[in-house]
Amino acid sequence: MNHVDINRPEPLGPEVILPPTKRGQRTRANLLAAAESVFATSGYHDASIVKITEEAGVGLGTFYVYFPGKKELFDQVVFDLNRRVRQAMSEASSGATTRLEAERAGFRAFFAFTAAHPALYSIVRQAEFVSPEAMRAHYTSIVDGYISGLLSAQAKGEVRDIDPTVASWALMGAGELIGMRWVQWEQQAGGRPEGVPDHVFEALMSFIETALAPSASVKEESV
Amino acid sequence: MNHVDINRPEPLGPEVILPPTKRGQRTRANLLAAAESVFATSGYHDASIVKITEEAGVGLGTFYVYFPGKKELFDQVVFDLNRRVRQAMSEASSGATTRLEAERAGFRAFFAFTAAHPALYSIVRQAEFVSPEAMRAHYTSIVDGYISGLLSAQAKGEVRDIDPTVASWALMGAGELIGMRWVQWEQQAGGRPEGVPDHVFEALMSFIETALAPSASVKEESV
Amino acid sequence: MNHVDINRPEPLGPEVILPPTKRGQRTRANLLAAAESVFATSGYHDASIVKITEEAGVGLGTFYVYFPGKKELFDQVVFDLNRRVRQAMSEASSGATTRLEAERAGFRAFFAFTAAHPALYSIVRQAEFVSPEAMRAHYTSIVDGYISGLLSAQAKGEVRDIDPTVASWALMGAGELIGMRWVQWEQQAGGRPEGVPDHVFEALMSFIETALAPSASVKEESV
Amino acid sequence: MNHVDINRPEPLGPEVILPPTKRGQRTRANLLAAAESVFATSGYHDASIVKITEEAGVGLGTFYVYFPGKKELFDQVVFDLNRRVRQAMSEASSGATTRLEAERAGFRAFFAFTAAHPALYSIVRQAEFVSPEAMRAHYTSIVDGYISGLLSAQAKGEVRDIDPTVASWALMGAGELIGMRWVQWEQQAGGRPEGVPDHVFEALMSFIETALAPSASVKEESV
DNA sequence: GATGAATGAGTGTTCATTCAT
DNA sequence: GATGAATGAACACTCATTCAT
Repeated sequence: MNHVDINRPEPLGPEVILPPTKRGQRTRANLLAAAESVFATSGYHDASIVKITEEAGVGLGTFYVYFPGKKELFDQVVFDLNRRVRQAMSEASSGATTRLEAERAGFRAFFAFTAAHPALYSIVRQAEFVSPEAMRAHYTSIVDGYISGLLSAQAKGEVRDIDPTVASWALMGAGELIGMRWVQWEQQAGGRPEGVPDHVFEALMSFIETALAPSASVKEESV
Repeated sequence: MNHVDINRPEPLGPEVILPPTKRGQRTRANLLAAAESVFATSGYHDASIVKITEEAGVGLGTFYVYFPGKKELFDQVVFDLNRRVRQAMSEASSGATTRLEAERAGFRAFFAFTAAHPALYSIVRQAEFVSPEAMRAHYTSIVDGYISGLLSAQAKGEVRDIDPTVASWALMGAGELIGMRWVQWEQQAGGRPEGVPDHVFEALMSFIETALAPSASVKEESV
Repeated sequence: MNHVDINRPEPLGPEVILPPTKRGQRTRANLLAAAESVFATSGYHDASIVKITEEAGVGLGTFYVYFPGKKELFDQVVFDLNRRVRQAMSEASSGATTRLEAERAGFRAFFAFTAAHPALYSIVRQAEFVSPEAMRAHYTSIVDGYISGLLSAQAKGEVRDIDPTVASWALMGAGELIGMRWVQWEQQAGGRPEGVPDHVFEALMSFIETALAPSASVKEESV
Repeated sequence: MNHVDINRPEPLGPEVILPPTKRGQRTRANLLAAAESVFATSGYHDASIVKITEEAGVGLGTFYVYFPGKKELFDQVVFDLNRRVRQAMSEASSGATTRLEAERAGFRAFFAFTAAHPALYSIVRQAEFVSPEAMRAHYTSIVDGYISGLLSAQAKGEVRDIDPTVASWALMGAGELIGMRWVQWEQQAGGRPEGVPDHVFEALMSFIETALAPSASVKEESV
């Protein structure tokens, strides 16, 4: 997760034509923010356009000035969340000086984002039937970041010889379920809006570090 | 995943009153099978009761003879899938003689089940908004199996000292996303109904094994 | 209401073929009693055949052995109630020695029946759209009793010269709404299962007696 | 019935938020008119929203723009009819110069309204199970008018000493059943849309007048 | 005589979307 | 640019009735 590389062609996102006027841009942004919130709390199917426009403080008809329909809005929300989570992770790890530090920073950022945007995974998981393309694009784009990170780390001998694609999906899965269990569920239970508890974070880091670290013998040999 | 322990109280499932007559039991089973299939292909919201009863070959009204409503049907389907996947994993790993063998057998069974029942995760992931209880019960019951497996393995010194709960959620997540990526997506792409490709399976096993294995020094010490 | 005359051709009721066996007759009676109760508490439309058969302690299918359908059952219930209320009123007033006594006894019996069978008017009033024939037959048969009573009382000079038909409908209406207000509503409010309170009864009797009594001058003239 | 007093707080009716636009108000009014007609001819349960919207000439969904549901529509219809019948009676009797004249005018207006709005009582009588509150509010509000009329008439010595509440319910009942018998039933038989025939009206008036008039002795005393 | 599994027509209600203003 | 009245397809669910046992 430290390995996210933002300097690559964006995964295809919805084509967006931004409204020409300032007022229009504000309206569009309000709608998107409202949508994220409503999708997150109600789910795609119970998120009616009326709810969203009410939350956004605009008229019902206004919605269709800015979005062709509900699904396109959904795709846009997923796409935006995806861009932002990748950016958060990338920024967090860019300041790191060691590989380990970068890894920790990336995961921390991921959990923090999950905490701040409960929408992320509740929305993405629903996407299976709403917009499979959006769902795949989301997972693929993040995993791609891991992969390229692992590849370059392997080139430097900092990560052992393991299929980087498989390892990346495994990392993604571990992060997702840990986030679901300790961020989402705890939040819904009424509580702490910060990321995962420290001992969980440390255990996960230990799990990952051990799984990826060059073996002692190899290390010794490479010395 | 090898550690699934079926000899524990079932997580609470929907109370089921089986129909008294053979005919009734057949009808109920048909409805459940149809529901699994329709939920898996259409998703909860697009799975109309009409679709399900048509697929089951019964009249619309018949559905309500056996289930109080759509949500209860969903819960039952999730519960059944959960029971079956845990049983499959448990059975597979019970024949193993070494810990490693058991682990491999458990994961193989999991991917095989995923391949045979694409319903499993497409259904469970939707459950977030349809039936959060069912979703949590599903994940929790499987993770509980892992945890108790890890605990007993740690007692024998076969697994290193790592928080078994965190490790279990990480394993669960890795398995789920690998299954999604290489079983579900590949299947939807038109293809192979078997589990994950061999090289993926081996890479994943290597990932897990390394993450859990007792460290060399500890091993030496324990000698 | 004292004037009910039971010795006249019954208003047409549903043709009834009683079941040949004792057991069958008991089942049929159970169904009728259950129907009266369920119709009274739930109303015609919410009174499902299932509810009725359950209350009667018989199987669903059994219902259709004894009745062609729900509407016919309803008609039978109305018809039975009608026969019984007329009988109760007739019996009560038959023991009276003066006209006034008979009138009081008849009304008392009517209110007592209403109290014991809340079904009567809640059912009859619904009949407007369920079975207009049954509704009309009910009102007409009771009013006919009044009319003939008034006619013979007029012949004896005990009741003044007023159109007996109009007067009968007016009496019927007064009795019905008083019963609704002081028997039904009070019962639903949680309370007293006896008939109307004494002061209400006396006020009503005074109202009726004054309306019907021969005028003083006429009386004097006739002396 | 002459005593209806419209200058009193309305019985609580459904809160109504009138549509802001002219078009909306027209649509709402169309729906109410259609509902009155369909409820009157089909009864509450057979009056489907589709029937009503078709009669109103609007789309099905439009109904739910103006009413939360079928029951609320029903309540509104009952409330409107109630308001209108009380107003009609009140207006009719307000022009009268003597008590008797007022009484006759009030009843005439009542029967005329019944003739013009067959909906009134067929609808109200069903309300027993559909909306007991609405039913009670209807009867109570009319009876309250009678009561206060009787009270002031008694104060002037124009009506004898009889419990005004009981007398009012008796009057209400007499009027209702006479209206049912001679307006509704005759209409359904195919006929005359005017109120009750003259001889019936006169007989009823005589009935009521005699029941309420101060006794001769009292009169003499008061001279 | 008695049963209850099976049925499908019919209902109230929701909501994404359109379009005239 | 912004609005909200109007729409109808679609859906979950009910229940009187049938009929094989």
